[in-house]
Amino acid sequence: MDELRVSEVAKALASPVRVRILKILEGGERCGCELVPLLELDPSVVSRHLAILSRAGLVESRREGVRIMWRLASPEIPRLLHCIESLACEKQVSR
Amino acid sequence: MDELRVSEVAKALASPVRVRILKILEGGERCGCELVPLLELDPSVVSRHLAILSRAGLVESRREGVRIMWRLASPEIPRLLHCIESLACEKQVSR
DNA sequence: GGCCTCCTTGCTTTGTTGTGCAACATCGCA
DNA sequence: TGCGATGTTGCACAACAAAGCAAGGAGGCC
Repeated sequence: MDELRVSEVAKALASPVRVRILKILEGGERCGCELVPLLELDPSVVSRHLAILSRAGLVESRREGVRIMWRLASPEIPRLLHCIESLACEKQVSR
Repeated sequence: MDELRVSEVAKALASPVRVRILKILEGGERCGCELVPLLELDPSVVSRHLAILSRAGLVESRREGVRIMWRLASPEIPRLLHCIESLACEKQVSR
């Protein structure tokens, strides 16, 4: 019954942009306006990706004046990414 | 650069049906014709889901007569699923 | 060979996702 | 109060993904 919840977290990870955001946040808290130039995307797009990560429970935010600071929602996340990554490399597929 | 590979594995996990298939395969090898009634889906649909999991390197198959037997491609997969699952529950979101 | 079972592939339909632009809300500052 | 910086949301469009049906390939058995 919680295949659904698993798949929803996976959906949040199913975009290279969002994975990249998580990796950036591994390096510590960042505000949206720092992410925009790093990702080279429209602010609205970045905002939407962050909203998706947030709904999935992978990131959290706090306001600091005009800016909104984003951080990983759990210290487990780097481990999870690494876990997927090593699986992805181990099973590198020739398509 | 391997945000892409991570996101591709995540894409494979981004469907409840495919997560369910992986969980079934945790219990051991199964052939497609066993999965069809368990999943209550058209054989063609099951076949496609298996192909996606296979391309992502999450499952492997071998032919046994008419049947094709499917198994998890790595013993790490149950751990990965559990990892996502606990994160998903920990961060249960009220939407 | 003919036939059955199992599986895959092509096609179509339907729904979801990602993107950019424009408009708007929020906050801080002068 | 007005303005600039930062984020979010509505809309439109393109791209992609999931499903079922129909047709076809592959293996085993008579």
